[in-house]
Amino acid sequence: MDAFDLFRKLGAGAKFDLKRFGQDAARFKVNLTDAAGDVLDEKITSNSKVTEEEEGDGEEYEEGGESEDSGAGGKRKHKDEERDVKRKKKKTKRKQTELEGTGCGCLELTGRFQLFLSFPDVNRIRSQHRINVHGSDVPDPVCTFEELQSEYRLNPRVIQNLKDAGLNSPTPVQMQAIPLMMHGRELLACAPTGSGKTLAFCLPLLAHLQQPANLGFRAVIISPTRELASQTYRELLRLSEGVGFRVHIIDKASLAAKKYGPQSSKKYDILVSTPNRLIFLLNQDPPALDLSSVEWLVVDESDKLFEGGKTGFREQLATVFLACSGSKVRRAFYSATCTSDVEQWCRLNLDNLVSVNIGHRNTAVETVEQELLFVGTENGKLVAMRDIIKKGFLPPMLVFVQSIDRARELFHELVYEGINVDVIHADRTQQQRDNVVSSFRSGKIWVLICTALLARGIDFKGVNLVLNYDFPTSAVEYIHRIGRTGRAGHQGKAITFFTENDKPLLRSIANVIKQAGCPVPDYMIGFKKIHSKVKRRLEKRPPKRSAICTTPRFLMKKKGNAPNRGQKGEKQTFPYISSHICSCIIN
DNA sequence: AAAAAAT
Repeated sequence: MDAFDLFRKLGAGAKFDLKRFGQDAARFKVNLTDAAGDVLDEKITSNSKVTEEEEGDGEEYEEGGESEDSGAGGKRKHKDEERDVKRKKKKTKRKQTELEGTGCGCLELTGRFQLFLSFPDVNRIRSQHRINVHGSDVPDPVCTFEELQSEYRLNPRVIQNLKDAGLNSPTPVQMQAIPLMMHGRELLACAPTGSGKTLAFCLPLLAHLQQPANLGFRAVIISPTRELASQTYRELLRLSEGVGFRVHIIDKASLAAKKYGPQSSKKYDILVSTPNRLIFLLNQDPPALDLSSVEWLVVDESDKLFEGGKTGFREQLATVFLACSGSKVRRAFYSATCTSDVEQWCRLNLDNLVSVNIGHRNTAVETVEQELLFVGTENGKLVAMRDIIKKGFLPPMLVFVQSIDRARELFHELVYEGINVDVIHADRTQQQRDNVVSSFRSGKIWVLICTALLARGIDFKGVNLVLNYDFPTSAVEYIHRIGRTGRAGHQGKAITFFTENDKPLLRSIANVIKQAGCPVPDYMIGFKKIHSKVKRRLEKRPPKRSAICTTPRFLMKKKGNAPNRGQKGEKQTFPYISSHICSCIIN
């Protein structure tokens, strides 16, 4: 069974099974042995803390996640003893599993690290920045961008471009992931929202490619949405300004078919795209895209792109992997959240994998002030939303809903409020989507209603408020949504509406909030843990919600005709907006 | 069966 077969098997929804995939597991063990052997020659970075700090796949968001840095410690004092004991037990158990299993073969070698002079320093730097690495022969983190020039021959013009953009020193994920990629190491990097992941893979790509060359695409970046692809593309353009790299994004696959054909594709260096467009081009006869010279394949938002199911991304990703047929191809996976699925796959299929984790996995950033707001019923949401608008808020604000229909409905309710509001979802045209994003970036839109389309990766500068109008369908989705604010160390705020229907997922999200240091009512944490089967069902079928509408039925006779906004009509149309205070709000 | 993803 080769790696691709395995990928297909996993893609079909099969769970990892040591017996079935014994061959691959055996191969993996060989890798491990090699890794352990190398320890003697080179410095190595894992230590016992790594195991203790790892929070597994974060499935339940149950654990307190005690931080070692004192700054965060103060916020996490609401520990009850019982839970503490429970967690310690869990940790011990996990530690044993790790040692017995294939998790890390180097824990017992800690003593040898002392032979290397630089080790204490490197270790201090890593713990200072909450960098946890797992793997063998891990290069030292870099502390300045200048080191990238001196040690990794990054074009000085790129560093100048960084400085011009106001970026003066690398973030933790950049400190560790960049040298790793420069050493050609395949990696799985997990770092919080807004912590500089894009730059963490773009810089090493530019340094690795060195010069523009007519060899065809040598680096490919895959994103789950066009908006994210286009943002990454623009970031790359800005970084490589004056260096001459040919960066490309596939904007229209039909046009691209001509542009990137076998003869002409040699003119490009880096490709950014969503996966299905690549598939479309690869499936042309003859193929309109050649990925055989790809040396780096970056999978951004990797857990999203690993989503299976009939129409999931996983199969598409597999096809792209297969198309990158060159012998030199290296792969890097980045995301703010990581599922055990992705990790298992990476452990089995990537060459001598290194995992980089910044802080605790699958946690929300502490720079977002998070609040849960009970609004009673569906109608309560609209009332509370209008209340927020009426009380005054600092735009820009992002409002997340669960479906395209609900995005449309909410837009129609708010479009007459006298605020600049717009809506974005996958059913709008690309032109509309592009216009909305650029208007929101430039401040012309104050309130943007959106679906999961904008939940991941998108970097709007200075979003002051994220409002979860509809409860997120999972803790992971919650983390990504609220990660649109509080980016790059800035302060942000997130409010999440919930009703009686949202009770099943309340506990896991309350735990995320508590772990990020925000207060949460005790009773929520006390809720019963939901069964993972129920949780999966909720992700696929969120609670049914009644339509977003406050217009009395008698005013809705004319279909498609918006309620009159006239002075007299306004009172009739929205008779209870301005004075009504949501009595249900308890928080 | 949310949303996303080719024309």
